Amino acid sequence: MNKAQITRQRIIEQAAKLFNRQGFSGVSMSELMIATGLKKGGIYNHFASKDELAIAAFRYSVKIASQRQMQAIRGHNRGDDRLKAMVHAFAEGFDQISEWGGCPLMNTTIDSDDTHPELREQARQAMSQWRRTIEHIVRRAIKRGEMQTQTNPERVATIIISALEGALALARLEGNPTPMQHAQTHLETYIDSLVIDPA
Amino acid sequence: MNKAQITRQRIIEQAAKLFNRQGFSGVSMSELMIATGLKKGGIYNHFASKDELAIAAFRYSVKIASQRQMQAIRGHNRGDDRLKAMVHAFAEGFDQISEWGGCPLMNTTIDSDDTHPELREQARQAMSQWRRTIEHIVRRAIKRGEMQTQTNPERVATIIISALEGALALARLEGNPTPMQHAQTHLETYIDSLVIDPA
DNA sequence: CCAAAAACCGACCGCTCGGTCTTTTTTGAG
DNA sequence: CTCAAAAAAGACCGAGCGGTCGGTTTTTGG
Repeated sequence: MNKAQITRQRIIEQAAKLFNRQGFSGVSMSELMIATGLKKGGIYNHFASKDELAIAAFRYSVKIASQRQMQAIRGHNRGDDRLKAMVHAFAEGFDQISEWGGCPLMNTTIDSDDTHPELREQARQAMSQWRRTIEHIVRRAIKRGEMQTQTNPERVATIIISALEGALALARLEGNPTPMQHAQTHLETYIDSLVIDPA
Repeated sequence: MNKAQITRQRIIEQAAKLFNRQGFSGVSMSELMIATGLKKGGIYNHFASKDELAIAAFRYSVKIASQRQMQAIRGHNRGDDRLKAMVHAFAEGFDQISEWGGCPLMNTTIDSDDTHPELREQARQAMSQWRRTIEHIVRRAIKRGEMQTQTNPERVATIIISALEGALALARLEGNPTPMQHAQTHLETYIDSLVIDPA
């Protein structure tokens, strides 16, 4: 990794935090200059525009979050265990996510909705990826006879993502992790209800 | 209602839409001028600052949403019916909410989180109000013997709000109401699970 | 070691921002 | 109809915006 790549990475990391916290239009180049310790020319040497930087920063955020999720799933074999591990990891990470300024996916979804088509498209793709991961776990579990055949993978993905993201927003607003815990417990019960009893 | 009040109301209504769609820092005074058909002096004659206008606009949005909810509940007596009616109204209103730019509560929660303490506090209060409405319905249902005594009102409120808000965000991002329908069905099942069987 | 290339600086650009203030127009009670 | 008060207009302000660019420093590979 040469100097340029290191610097570029530093810019992205700092920018990711700022954009996640304050939204695209809520971050100014001067704030980015302070956060990165670079002057304007230094930043624009690596990125053609504020938009380009914001997109790179979002992609980075998603990559980090995605890796977290994948690591949580690893080591679990049964579909229900994987889903629970995913839910657990999300709920467990509340403090870190909160410090980061919330879930980048949700924040960018809301922030870019009617203002920044390019960023919105990135959010759409990232959300779709998460959804597909869950759907894949469910479909595999059905094939393996772990879950009921009438289980709807898309619905399961929707329920899990919605509850987690909604609860995170609530928890952050109230400054209190309880909503996250409630969502976790609820989702665990829900996931259990999809499992075929060995009895 | 004299001229001033009518004008003030028009400003609030137009501003509410803009702020909801684009967030506080995403809306400029010039956009507000175009939307309201007034010049700067006209707007500042009614509001001391952009902040003050944003808060008035948010309050208005919440009032509208709240009235919608209350109207949906009216006419239902049993706690579970009231909760279902609330969920139904939210899911049913997807098109209108979407046209409006999403749920003001969620949007403001995310938008103001690390940037606008005053707006954030307004969101906190509005969310607390919604939560208390649900909790009250649940507590009343428990007292009346409609719901199981071990039902946790706060948890029920969290689950319902989280799922609805999360699903709305998903549905809007994907441009597709299906997530809302999934959430509705799921919540109806969940609410049913709280009810004491007459059997 | 050294020159070319890359990284970085910082003054500068046109423009828009939120906000102020004086002037003009509209309103509505007497 | 009068006229003072309220509402709206619009010129104006300093600050900060995102972005550019020529010059300087640092890094890099032969």
